[in-house]
Amino acid sequence: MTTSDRSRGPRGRGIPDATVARLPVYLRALSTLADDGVTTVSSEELATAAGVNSAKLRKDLSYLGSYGTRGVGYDVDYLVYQISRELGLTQDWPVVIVGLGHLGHALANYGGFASRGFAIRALVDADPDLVGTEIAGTTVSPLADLEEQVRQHAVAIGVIATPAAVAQDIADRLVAAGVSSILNFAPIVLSVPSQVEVRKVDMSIELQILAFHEQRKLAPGGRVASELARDLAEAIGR
Amino acid sequence: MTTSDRSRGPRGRGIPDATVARLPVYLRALSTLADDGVTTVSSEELATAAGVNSAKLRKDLSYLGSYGTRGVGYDVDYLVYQISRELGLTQDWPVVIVGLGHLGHALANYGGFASRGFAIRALVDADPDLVGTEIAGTTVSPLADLEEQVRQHAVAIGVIATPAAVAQDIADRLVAAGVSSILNFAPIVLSVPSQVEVRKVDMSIELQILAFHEQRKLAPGGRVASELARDLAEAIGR
DNA sequence: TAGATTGTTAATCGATTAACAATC
DNA sequence: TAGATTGTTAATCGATTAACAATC
Repeated sequence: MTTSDRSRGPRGRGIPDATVARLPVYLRALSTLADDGVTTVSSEELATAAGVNSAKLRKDLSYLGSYGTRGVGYDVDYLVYQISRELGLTQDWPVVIVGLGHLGHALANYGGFASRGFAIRALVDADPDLVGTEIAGTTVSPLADLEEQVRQHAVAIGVIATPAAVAQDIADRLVAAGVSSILNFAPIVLSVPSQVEVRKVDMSIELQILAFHEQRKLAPGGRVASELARDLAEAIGR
Repeated sequence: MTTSDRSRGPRGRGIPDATVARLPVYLRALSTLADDGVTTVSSEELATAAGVNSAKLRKDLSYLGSYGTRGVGYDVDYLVYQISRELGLTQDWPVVIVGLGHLGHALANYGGFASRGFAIRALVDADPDLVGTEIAGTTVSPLADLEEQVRQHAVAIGVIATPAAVAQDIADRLVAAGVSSILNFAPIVLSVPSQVEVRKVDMSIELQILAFHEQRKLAPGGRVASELARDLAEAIGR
């Protein structure tokens, strides 16, 4: 992971990476509750909605401060605000999407971004047929204008939805233009300076992890034939 | 995480979740090396290509067995085979994709699936205009045929690329029809029986994690104004 | 043999969890 | 006050890492 450590601030405060990764999940569950008119929620209820256990939820929230009331629970709106503030979602983050194939299209049209403080300010693609067209209200710029678009809109977060072959080049250009966070959908390991944060979304990897567990389910005792064979080989001294 | 523990097999063997999640990354790096004609690789080289350190790589590989040669390194093809086998990629996994908006389209057309032993056998969508059309060589079936498609093709892995509002219903139907692994792109926490494995891909969550780190970079010493204010409030006794 | 590199050990670090005192 | 629920402690568990003996 390319994430910073937690030794920040006085008294060693700082939020663990595992906690940061769960805050958006809590935020979504809280938003749903708020939409349903719920004003107060217990750690038990919120944990269930978020798919974690309540001890973990309370520990996670304790890193942000003491925002609950003993015997009562948490005020939904107040907690939404505190988590949003901690995640930096009370300000707008200008985003550029590079690559507008089906995936880029899906990202550009995804409503979940705008509602969370992410503003898609620029779309960039290499295909002349796409340049000039409008996607979700934004005109597609040519690849040559990448740096200009980043600077003009003060883009901090770049999304790479290009083929793998050009992803590293795009990353280099994004970083050179001033982008310091990258969300990478291309199936390659990007090389970037250490101060640049990269997160990867890789559907193929997720499927392979599922296949591993799926395979385990097939054999009796959760063990596959190949594994039994290896044990046997070892038992007889290889 | 909805993953199984590692107490499998004799002598407590079993591969840690963190290792399983990295095996596909190693596999991809090895495939690239193989394509470049490289036949042998050291843990140091492979680790660099995969974006991890070599100690972690060697520890990870040691869970599979002793497939390297001291003083020499690892045979690329042999390691590709061993990792593929461990991940269950030496067999074909029939997949159904439910929901064929831009994202579903992107998934259906993604070449990275087929090349890794995943065979998209069925496409399902609720939109009558899409039903009957062909995407990446497969005809789209109506939602009503979901169960029939799953059974007919012996689908083990279901991909949900629908709007959040219907995702839980789709998950229920997939499970009832016999699917035991789900890759969920809808932004909700799915509720499924414990024997069903669910993995989630959530772009909005990834962006929010980036925003958190981005925000930290803005303030001097990595601390944002709101945090400084809280420290101050605590220092003076709240 | 000398040099190189694996596989494993052991120490450290970070995350999870149960339990319960604090307190509304 | 009595009941409920938080925030925190401490134990446990799992993951990472450096170091090096084993061995090609």
